[in-house]
Amino acid sequence: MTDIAQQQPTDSNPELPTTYAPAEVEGKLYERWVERGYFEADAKSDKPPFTIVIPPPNVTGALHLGHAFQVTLMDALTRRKRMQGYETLWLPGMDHAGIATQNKVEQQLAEEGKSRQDIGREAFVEKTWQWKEEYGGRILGQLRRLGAGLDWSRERFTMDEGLSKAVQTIFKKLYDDELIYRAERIINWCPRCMTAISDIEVDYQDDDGELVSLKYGEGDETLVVATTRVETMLGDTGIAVHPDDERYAHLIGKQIKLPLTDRTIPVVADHHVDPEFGTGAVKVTPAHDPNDFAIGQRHGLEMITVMDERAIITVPGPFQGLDRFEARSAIVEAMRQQGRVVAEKRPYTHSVGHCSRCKTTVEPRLSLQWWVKVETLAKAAGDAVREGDVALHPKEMEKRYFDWVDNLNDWCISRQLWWGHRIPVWYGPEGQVVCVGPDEQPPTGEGWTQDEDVLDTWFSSGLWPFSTLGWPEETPDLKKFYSTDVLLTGHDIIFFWVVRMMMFGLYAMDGEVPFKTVALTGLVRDEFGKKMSKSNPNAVDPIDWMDAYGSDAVRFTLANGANPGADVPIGEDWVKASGKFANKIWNATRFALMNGATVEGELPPAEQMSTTDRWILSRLNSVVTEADAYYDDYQFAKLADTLYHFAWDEVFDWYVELSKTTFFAGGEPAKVSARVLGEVLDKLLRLLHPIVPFVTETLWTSLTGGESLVIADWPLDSGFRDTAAEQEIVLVQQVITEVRRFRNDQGLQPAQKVPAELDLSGTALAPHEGAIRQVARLTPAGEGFHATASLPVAGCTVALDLSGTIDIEAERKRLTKDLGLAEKEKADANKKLGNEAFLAKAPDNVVDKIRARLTKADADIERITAQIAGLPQA
RNA sequence: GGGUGUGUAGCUCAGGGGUAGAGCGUCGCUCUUACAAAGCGAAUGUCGGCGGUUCGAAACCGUCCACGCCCACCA
Repeated sequence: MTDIAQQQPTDSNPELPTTYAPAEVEGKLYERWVERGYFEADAKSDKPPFTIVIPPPNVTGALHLGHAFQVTLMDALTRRKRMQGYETLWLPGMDHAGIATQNKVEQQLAEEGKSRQDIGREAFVEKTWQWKEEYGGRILGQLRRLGAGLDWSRERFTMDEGLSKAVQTIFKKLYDDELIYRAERIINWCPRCMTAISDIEVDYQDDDGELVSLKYGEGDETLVVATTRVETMLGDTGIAVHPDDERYAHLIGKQIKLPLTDRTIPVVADHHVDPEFGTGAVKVTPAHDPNDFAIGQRHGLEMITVMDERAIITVPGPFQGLDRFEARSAIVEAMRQQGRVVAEKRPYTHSVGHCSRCKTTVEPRLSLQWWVKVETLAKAAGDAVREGDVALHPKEMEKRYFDWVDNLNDWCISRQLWWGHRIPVWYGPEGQVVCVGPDEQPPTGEGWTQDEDVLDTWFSSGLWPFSTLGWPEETPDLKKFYSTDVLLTGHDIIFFWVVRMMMFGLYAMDGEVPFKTVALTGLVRDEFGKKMSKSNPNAVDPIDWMDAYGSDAVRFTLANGANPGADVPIGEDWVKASGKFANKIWNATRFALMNGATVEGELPPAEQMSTTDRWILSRLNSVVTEADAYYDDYQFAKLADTLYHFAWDEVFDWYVELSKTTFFAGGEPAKVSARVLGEVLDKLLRLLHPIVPFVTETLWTSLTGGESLVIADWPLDSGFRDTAAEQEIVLVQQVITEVRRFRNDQGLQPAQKVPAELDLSGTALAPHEGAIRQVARLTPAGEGFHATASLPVAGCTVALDLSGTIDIEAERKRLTKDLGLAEKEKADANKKLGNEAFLAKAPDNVVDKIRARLTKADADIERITAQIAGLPQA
């Protein structure tokens, strides 16, 4: 009784508090686990490895319920594997989250009225490290609070020394293999973040815009183009029409005057143009639109950049210095004065790209950037899944994965930011370009400078499964724990992260996959199915709920909602309910301990056990096997549901209630049952521990005196089954339920004891008479017993003496209703059995079932008729 | 536009060709030898609509409706 004994004693029990107080035990337990080194993996161990690397949370802020959700599931997986005897490594760490973190720090600076340029690169990076320390620390605290069994001795950060070396190593390798190159292309540019961003960092949303029709050209050679982005016309270098469009056939190849400028631009024919849309003529701005860029390349058009990095017009003239949106209206006005606006602006909803980090409208821009050539890498990433080296759960996600890897564009990896891994490339005074490996000295001398840019944050995240284990060094960790076993993450970052890890992992580790299984989770939603996000008012700090109801309650609720790949709804009431479950386990174990439940000694032979004992053991073993299958299949919702119902319904409600007479009578049978109850609780707590580690640890150490559940063995199905006992207990439950129902119908108080005569002859229930009487609150029929009601159920008859308290009319009404149902059932069964087509086609077991229904309906009709006849006249 | 998923009790969701399920909520009774932060009992449904297959459909097929997500395009 190590733990419970330290709790506050109460009046009702000198040793155990009557309610579970999670706050008092959780923190202490976690520190003890860490101090004892339970979570530290040993690379020299002979045990088979089981590895998960945590998806590194961004150091941008605090963890939310989505993190808590994934952490819970990963913790459950690793705790179980540890109990199963694996050398388990769950590796913690955090992501520097380049652009996201930089934005946070810039916001902080902005509040002081400063910009990053004001303080300079070095000071800014220093400040960002301070941010990382503060928020990173907060995240670590939250992980501990959740009970996450992480190996803190191996904590990593994407910008620590080792990982930076890994980044440099793979950059160099890719560069040497000509899989990294520098090229000028249209990229997505965020004018607020002042950096390039990759395609998937752009969020498209429908914005209200205005479509304006403008007349280009002079004299006979005019045509009308429609555009939502008037400001880009200063950079137009062509007009495209469909090759088969007869309206414009005469203009193809001609030069057209571009208004507001002194330039003329050619009309080109391109299949990209949809003749049905707008006027069928498109202005082409190759330097400011990806499609136009493609058209421009096909036709050798000039590329004229008209805006700077802040999206300010740079073309000399009246519009110079205007912001892109100011320029839009100014140019429309100028065009109107020239009579070139042929159709006024009309509202037009179209999807517009926004920076996923700051929501600013993205400005496509011609720019010199570094790229990863993905073709071969993506092919390998696709093949690994196709060939079954990596399994996606749920499997339906594979399609989405293939769609992506099979149609991947080259990846823009340079970012014009300060927070991140600086690109290891040096430029010489003669235009030399040198990629510097991790063990090489950068070139020195006059005129050599390093590339100013940093790498996309996902570049280092993509190395996470092996960089964290020491790569590029041949470390014992890498040998022992790579490939990792499971990657558990949200389906929303398949493209950002999973694909990149696949590409880099296969490339760097000679085709060895980074993980064998990808378990994809959904998003956390509130109790009304609304998405939970930091910006929504429904966002909840998981710590609040943990404080109120315990970490176990939050964890159980999250696991209970975890259907593979599906979103998880969660509400406070549900967490509260899970807290009640923890309290229930607490009290049931408390009761068990008060009645001598133990795990000492061998389990008595089955012959010495009561039917009830054999029944619960039989059920226990079935549940062990069932739970194992659910764990293996990432079916946490079903797992939690199964354990919840087995524990609450079968063990706590039925087994404990049915066994009370045995326990209170004492003697040898009580000892046997106490041992059985100890066995059941022991295994049940082990099964539950991965999901609710704290309450189970506390109770288990009290029950068994063992050191810790964390390092205890995983329970096995002993193979013991007793179907006869299971069937018998079902009958007992039926009898008790019927008596309870009847009592309730009669308005009897639950505590009211009723004299009754039980006729259990003809059934195997005789040994359960005491238990039935105990649970159904029936006293022996004494002197002057007079049966006023008779309940036939499960082949038995229970006669009760209610001495005038019976509500005859209510009972008659109920019986009549039951009779109607039975007759309907009989008619239905008869109809089926009289149907030759049915008999010919239905399988035997189905026919047998229906015959059984008919027999039962007949018996019910007879029984109920007799019951009605037996009712006293009102 | 192309994919894809969902629709079952008041809410959140399981299930699944052979008598409709759980948790929470609701209602009733109760501090009964572990638990009132509790217990016991009860009620609750055109299984989204329509058509088809079948002896039998909530389940399978088709179609429609509603909602969601992913991808692409949007001059």
